[in-house]
Amino acid sequence: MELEISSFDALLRQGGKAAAGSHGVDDLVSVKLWQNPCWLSFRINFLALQFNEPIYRWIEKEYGLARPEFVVLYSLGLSNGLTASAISSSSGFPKNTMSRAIQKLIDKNIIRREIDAADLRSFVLFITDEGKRIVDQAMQPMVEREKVMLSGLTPAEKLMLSELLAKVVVDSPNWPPMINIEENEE
Amino acid sequence: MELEISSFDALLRQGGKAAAGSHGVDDLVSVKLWQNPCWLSFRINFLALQFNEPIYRWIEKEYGLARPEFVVLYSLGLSNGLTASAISSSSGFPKNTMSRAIQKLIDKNIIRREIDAADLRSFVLFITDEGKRIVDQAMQPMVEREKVMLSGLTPAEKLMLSELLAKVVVDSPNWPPMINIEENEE
DNA sequence: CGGATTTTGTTCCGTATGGAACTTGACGGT
DNA sequence: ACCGTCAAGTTCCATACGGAACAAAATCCG
Repeated sequence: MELEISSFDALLRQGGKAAAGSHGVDDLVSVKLWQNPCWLSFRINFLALQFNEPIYRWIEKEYGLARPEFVVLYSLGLSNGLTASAISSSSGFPKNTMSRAIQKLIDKNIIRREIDAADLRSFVLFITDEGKRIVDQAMQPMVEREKVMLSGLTPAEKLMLSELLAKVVVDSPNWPPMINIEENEE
Repeated sequence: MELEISSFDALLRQGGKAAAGSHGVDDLVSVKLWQNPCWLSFRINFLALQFNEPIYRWIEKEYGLARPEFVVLYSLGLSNGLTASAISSSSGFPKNTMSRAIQKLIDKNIIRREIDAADLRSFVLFITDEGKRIVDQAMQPMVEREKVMLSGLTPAEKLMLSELLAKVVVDSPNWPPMINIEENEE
């Protein structure tokens, strides 16, 4: 059943198994960790979930902001004066979703919108004081959550992980867009 | 404005910046990479998106399976004879979503359901030949996509990344569930 | 300059989603 | 053996989501 697999690929997905010992972790999670041809996507998605789920649940409860709304807010917190499409493309949310989120944030006086004199189609978005207050406050649990998630790593390992992930992200513009991996259909 | 930040935290989020040079990558992505207190979650989410979006779009188009459906199928491909709740908890999808996905897969003859004699509440799910065929086939683009995403890393770096991510996932049961980070409200 | 093309943001609309309530069966304690 | 609690799956329902079509403005180009 098991086809020929390059031994390095096998090694890759087993990475760190010996050291770990599947203690505590759910059965199926174990399988998806160690017997999974797509080790990268599972691990990435799993960790994203572990971060997002509690954080966005908390933000929703605490500030009444849904995820797309907070994404806008967070983006403006990092770089004020953005345009809707910039936020959309950097976050992966479609622009209509962003549009709605922005409307709601404006209604709530959390962000403000100004016409861009240079381009009458687009608006430039600014965070209000109230918005700034919220982001600053929400940042604490977020950073804390990351700290918890990384608590099993040594400082050197954290640094290494940070560098490796950054390297992959930076490389992303070079990836083919994967339109029709196999076009032998139709 | 910028509060005191431990220099190591700063170092962490800047990890690999020098080596990278923000070539090609979107402006806002750059900011979220290098000037972001939550470097982990951004990088993880970004990469998850880069994998999921094209892959699930392709799977939908090619097999008419929505993401939750494919998650069920994939899980059974890795470990046949699972229960709905096992899949639900390992994947993070709520159980009603899984329930619907399972129904559809049964209708399409992609999986099969048997009553668990030991526990009359739950069903045991099995993949059909048709289902097996689909997973095997869909695996190729998925693995290919991961390969592309990792193409910027050396073999040693890939191995290191695999190990580090695995280590974090394995540690996840030890994390506090984050119910009410600050309960000074109400 | 003027018409085709692209880009920005909004609106429309069908559908998937996930919270909550519910049903049924297992389990634990007295 | 019985009752309260818990776990597995399903159903209900309001809502958020995202694709597609759209209006308006910018850009491109002959």
